[in-house]
Amino acid sequence: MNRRGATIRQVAAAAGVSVATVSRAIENPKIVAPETQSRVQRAIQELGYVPNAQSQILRTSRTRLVVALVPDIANPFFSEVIRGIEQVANANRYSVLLGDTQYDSAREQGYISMIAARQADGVVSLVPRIPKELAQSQSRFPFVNACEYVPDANVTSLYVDNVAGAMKATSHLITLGHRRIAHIRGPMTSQICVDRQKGYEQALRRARISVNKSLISAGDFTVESGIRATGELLSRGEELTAIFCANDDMAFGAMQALRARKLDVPTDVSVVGFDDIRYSRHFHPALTTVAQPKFELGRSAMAALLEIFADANALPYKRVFATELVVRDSTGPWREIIGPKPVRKSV
Amino acid sequence: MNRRGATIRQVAAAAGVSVATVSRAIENPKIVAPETQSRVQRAIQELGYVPNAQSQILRTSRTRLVVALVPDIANPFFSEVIRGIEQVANANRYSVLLGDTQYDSAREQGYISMIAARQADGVVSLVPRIPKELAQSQSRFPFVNACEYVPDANVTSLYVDNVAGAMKATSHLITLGHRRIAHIRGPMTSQICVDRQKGYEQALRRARISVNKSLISAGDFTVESGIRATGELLSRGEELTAIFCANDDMAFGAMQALRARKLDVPTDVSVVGFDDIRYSRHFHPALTTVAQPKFELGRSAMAALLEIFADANALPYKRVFATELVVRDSTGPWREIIGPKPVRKSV
DNA sequence: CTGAAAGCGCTTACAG
DNA sequence: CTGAAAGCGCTTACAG
Repeated sequence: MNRRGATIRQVAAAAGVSVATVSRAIENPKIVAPETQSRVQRAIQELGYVPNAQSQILRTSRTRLVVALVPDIANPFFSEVIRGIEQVANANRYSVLLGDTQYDSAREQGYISMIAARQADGVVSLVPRIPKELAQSQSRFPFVNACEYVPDANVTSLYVDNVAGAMKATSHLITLGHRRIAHIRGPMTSQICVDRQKGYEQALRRARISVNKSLISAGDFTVESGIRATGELLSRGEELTAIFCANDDMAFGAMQALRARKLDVPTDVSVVGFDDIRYSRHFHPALTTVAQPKFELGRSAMAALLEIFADANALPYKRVFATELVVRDSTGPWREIIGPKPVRKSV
Repeated sequence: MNRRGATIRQVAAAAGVSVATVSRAIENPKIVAPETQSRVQRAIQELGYVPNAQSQILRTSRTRLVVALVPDIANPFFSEVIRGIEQVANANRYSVLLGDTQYDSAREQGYISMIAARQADGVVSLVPRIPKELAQSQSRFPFVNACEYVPDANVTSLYVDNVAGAMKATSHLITLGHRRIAHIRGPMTSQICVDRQKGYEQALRRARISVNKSLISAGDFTVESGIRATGELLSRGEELTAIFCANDDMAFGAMQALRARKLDVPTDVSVVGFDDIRYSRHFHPALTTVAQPKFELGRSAMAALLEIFADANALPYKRVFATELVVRDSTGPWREIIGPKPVRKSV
């Protein structure tokens, strides 16, 4: 039964009052007589009473629990966003339940169903997909999308201007004199990757450099995929002097693959990432990348969810944050090559 | 009230049976007549009924929620352990609530109190401290310590043989010919750091190299602290040709600090880490480190918690896993120096 | 300021 | 195989 802890009934008996009075003494101390209050407090102390949250929830139907849906908990990018979420959640007496979906929709669904079972009040999703439940208006629940977004979905979403961020990265390379700039993109199921590629192409066109599809290769956000994509790029025989990667992990992979082929970064090839995770500044060479306001994104997302809790009819909105290009050591000027071109068919 | 979803009562009415029958049809289908079963199922479908988890919990007093106490969610080492925890939790229909304590005991206490409020069934703690509640036998709750442990605590703990791991790392350096081996240790509030330092000293003594306290510097597990500690070490004017760091992040910091002083790794100084987080193989140079079975540690810890759920009187035990030295590119043979010693007072 | 009572939505002996 | 009823531990109108 109730192995640990006393119940409100026992406290009431010990204090010689009704359970109603105990409940009031805890929730709304001002409305009980001071003398009663102290009797109740003493009983609480003696019995080590802690209210059973489940019972409170059942009565009030608020779990004070929020689920954070994260595609990959092992990516430090998300850790920082989560920290932001936790900070404002805790400040508002909410706890966050972390769901690592590993980009798998079944695991995603498992966590979403906790909402249906009323085990959590709402969700902050960092995943590029909207749960189907949100489509049916009768089963709507408090939901906020952060970092990722779905273009036509009518849900509050907070993310960065990915097109502009990618343009900054690419323009930086162009300014350095690069013309043959490759792109390692992320999965196209993620709108932000579509946007980043768009920004890349836009910057190229603006500089009157034609977009060459052979200079674009696909990854899936992992370091390993960055290694593979770079290998592909090089084996296609296209010359390239710079690579813009859709995230930092893939940029690490690109640098590793380049190094394995005795190509120096940035002397032979410049590399730019996206996200600015905490290892980027420590890598060698330190990575030039497009920084997202990770912590702030998390904070704002949780704040948005809180707003929805406060007003279920609040209108969904999109909030777009700016990025910042952080120039470090992985990018350098394009240099006139004496002798062989930096990268050729048979590297 | 109950904005979303139907209640068991509505399902019962729709199916023309009692709520008891609906409950049975869901929990234990075999004991209801097939025809009744299908009527109930149809009603459930039509109403989109999902049982209210809170009510079930209140009745059964099992939340099917477990809290994982993590000191620093942004450290990829923990991400992998968490993955292991989540995997076996989910396989057993448990969800995990992630508590990022940031090495802060107040935040730790906040999550522990969820247990007292019966909002979770137990905790897997990755933190080097035992909650005070566990001392008082009356308020004991299911608790497992993983990765870290407290020597005299009578709680089930799963961790790696840190002394042996540190000895492997240090002996590896000794075998390469190094004699002046420094150590960057972690916080002494963590027993595993005490153990790692012990292993370092033991390996030294075994090789008849005396332990020199000036070759030991303190960090706090962060990359930044690794940079600082290395700076200190170098400014002390002690010669050194290798550094064993108590974790990978500090090793990254050490490499960065060395590089900033134009010291090559491993030509001038060899560096070894501990943990083998997923970035270690991708760093340049790839880090030699002591690998922990992170995923397995998480899996086993959750399994241990499940055992405690099954039998509250199960006896606590300690389970120690082996480590594996992974030799990569950050360590190399000590070389006879022509001219100046590798590191001198005034570098 | 306080108490008796209803009820949140389930599960589960107890009868039949 | 099924139903009526108690009860998990709270909160909160409703009276007084």
